[in-house]
Amino acid sequence: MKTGKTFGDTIKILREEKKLTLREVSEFLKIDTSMLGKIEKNNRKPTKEMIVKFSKIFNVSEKNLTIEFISDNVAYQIMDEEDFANEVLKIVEKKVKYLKTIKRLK
Amino acid sequence: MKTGKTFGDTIKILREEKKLTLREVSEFLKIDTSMLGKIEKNNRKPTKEMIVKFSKIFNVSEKNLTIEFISDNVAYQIMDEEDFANEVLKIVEKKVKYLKTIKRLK
DNA sequence: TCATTTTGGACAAATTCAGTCCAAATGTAA
DNA sequence: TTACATTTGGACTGAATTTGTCCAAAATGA
Repeated sequence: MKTGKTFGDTIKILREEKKLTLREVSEFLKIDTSMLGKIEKNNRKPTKEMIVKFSKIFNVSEKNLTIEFISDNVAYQIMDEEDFANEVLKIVEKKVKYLKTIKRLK
Repeated sequence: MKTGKTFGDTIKILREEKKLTLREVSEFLKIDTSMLGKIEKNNRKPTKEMIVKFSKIFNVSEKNLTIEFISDNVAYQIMDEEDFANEVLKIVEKKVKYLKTIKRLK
C-alpha cells in the first residue's frame, strides 16, 4: 500500500482497484453510501471500526491505514493554522519523546 | 523562551517567573481565574486571542508560543491514538510537503 | 433512453468543548 | 490560630462542531 495524497484518495484508489462501487463498500461498512462518498472526499472522518472494515475489504494492513488516517488529520491541522509547519514538527518530535518517557515511568 | 514540557507548564513557568497570580493574569486576559488554571493544567485550550495576550503579558514571542501550542496538540493527538508516533510523523512530513505544493499551485 | 453510481445540500441527533460559578483545599503571613 | 488570598476541581450551561441520514440532482455508461 502506498501513501497516496490524502486518506480519502487512498480509500478511493483502493476501492477502484477492486472495482467496487460506493454502494457495495458502504453496505459492507454498514454506513450510508453518501457517507462513504464524503469520507473519500475528506469531509467526514471514519471511525476506528470503519478503518478496520476498510482494511478487511481492501485487504490492506489495518495499522498502515490507521497511520495514514492519523497523519492526514495531523497534516491538515498543522497546515491550516499557520506557516509554521516545519517548526511545529520539530517540536512535536521532542514532545513525543518527552511524553513517551513520562508514559514509560508510569 | 525554552520549550518546557507542555504548553500549560510553559505558561505556568512564565507566570511564576513574573511573580503574577492566576487572578492577575486572568484579569488581563479577561477570562475566569479557573479557566486560566485549567489552561495551565492542559485541560482547556486557549484561543488565539489568549495566546496573543499571553505573549504580551509575559513578553515572549507570539510565534513561538503559537508553535508551542500547536505542537502540544499534535503531540497529544499522536500519543493517545497508538504507538505509531514515529511512523505517523514521517508520513505527516510527506503530506505537509504535498499539501504545500498544492497550496502553492492555487 | 434507462438504470446505476456519484455528489452534495439540508437537516436532526449526538458529541465535544468553552467558559463560568462555586466551594473546598492549600498556602501565607501576622 | 486566625484571616485572607490563591489555587484547584467538580458540575453545569450553552455554544459549536461533527456525525450520519435522507433525498434529489448530476454524471456515467450500456
